[in-house]
Amino acid sequence: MTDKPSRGRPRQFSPEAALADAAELFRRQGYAATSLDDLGAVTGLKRSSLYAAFGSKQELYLRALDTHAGMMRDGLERAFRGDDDTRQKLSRFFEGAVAAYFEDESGLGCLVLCTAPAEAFCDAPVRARLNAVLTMIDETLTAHLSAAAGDGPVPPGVLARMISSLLHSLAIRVRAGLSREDALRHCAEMVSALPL
Amino acid sequence: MTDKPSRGRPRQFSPEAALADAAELFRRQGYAATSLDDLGAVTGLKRSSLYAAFGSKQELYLRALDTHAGMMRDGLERAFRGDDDTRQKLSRFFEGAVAAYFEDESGLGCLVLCTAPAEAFCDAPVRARLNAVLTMIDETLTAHLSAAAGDGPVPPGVLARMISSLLHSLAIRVRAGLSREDALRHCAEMVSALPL
DNA sequence: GAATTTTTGTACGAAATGGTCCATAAATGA
DNA sequence: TCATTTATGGACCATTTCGTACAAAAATTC
Repeated sequence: MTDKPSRGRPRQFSPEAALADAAELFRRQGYAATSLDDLGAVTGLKRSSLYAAFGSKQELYLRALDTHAGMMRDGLERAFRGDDDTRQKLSRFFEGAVAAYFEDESGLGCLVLCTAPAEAFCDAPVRARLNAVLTMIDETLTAHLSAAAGDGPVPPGVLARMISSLLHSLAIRVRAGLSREDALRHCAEMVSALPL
Repeated sequence: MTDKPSRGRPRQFSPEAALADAAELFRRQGYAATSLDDLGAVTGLKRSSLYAAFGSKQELYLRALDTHAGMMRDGLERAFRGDDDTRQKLSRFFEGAVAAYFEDESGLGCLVLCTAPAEAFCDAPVRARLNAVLTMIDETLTAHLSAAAGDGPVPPGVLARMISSLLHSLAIRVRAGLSREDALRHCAEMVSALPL
């Protein structure tokens, strides 16, 4: 992946850092409302560098989505590591989500869940990414719930989709202005009400 | 509300129809990606008429959100009319949602839930509308669940937020490409798994 | 029928859009 | 040191953006 072009002037900026900055701006403004000038300003890069590193505004956004998908997967795995109660794992998971959604003191929500849907209908690659993230969450949750036994009344797959639905909703609720405290309380109530 | 200016040339188009057309386009493309030219093309109106009838692109979008909010409220009330089982009412409600999300043969999802979040962070009026819709759904559901007795283990308010979360998620899932059949099956499974 | 009031269509304008090109600068390997 | 290779910065371009201004048209009331 990481090319090693031993010849020529090396790149003077970190593509990862630039991608992170761009992703943050996309998360705030959405895809369509973010211009290349905005992206240049926030990354400190001229359009030419930005364009050379990533192919286009759309490709940059797609890479931001992919990066975020990886972070979400990591967060899921981290929450489910350990050998405690399933409800405890879920509490950790949602607390981590709240923390991620509240970077920067104000409720931002999720790049994927809050900005990709707007573009998804007319933009097939975005739709594919969105779908990939949704199924990734569903399947990861299903795997963990199946592993942790399950004498509950609800099949793991169904339960998994219910839990991920709570996550989707949380992202939107935070985006709508729900405070961090209310979000944490809401998550606690949801976790305790879940028919595990 | 409906002014009756008895003098002067009467308006030659239906603002309601134009608003509906505009809302449909906003639902497909999102707010930022939709231009005034697009709106003019889909409504058949010149920019001038459009601008005179509604104040600006933003105001038009806000009115579309408000109209949609009313439709959602109506759908909720319609599903809960009748004296059958709560689970039956919820089935009706979600079936109505699926029908609304699948106008035009392809999964469109919800104007409010799928396009407003993208703008909500940087656009306070949009955020306020989004928040109003979310609390309207929560509170309407809470009222109906409280009325229909409740010897279940979960308080009505908590249950209501869980159910509305399923709706939020459904909108996103449809937008991501979930088929109508899978959406209906998913909803049925969610309704039957709910800890009523 | 005439005056009035409002809509309508077109044209206009300044700004911003995504994307490209090219001369310059810079760092490498030989 | 020198040639090569690449990144960089800025200019550039055609298109599109949202919003406005204005003359012509149309329908109402008196």
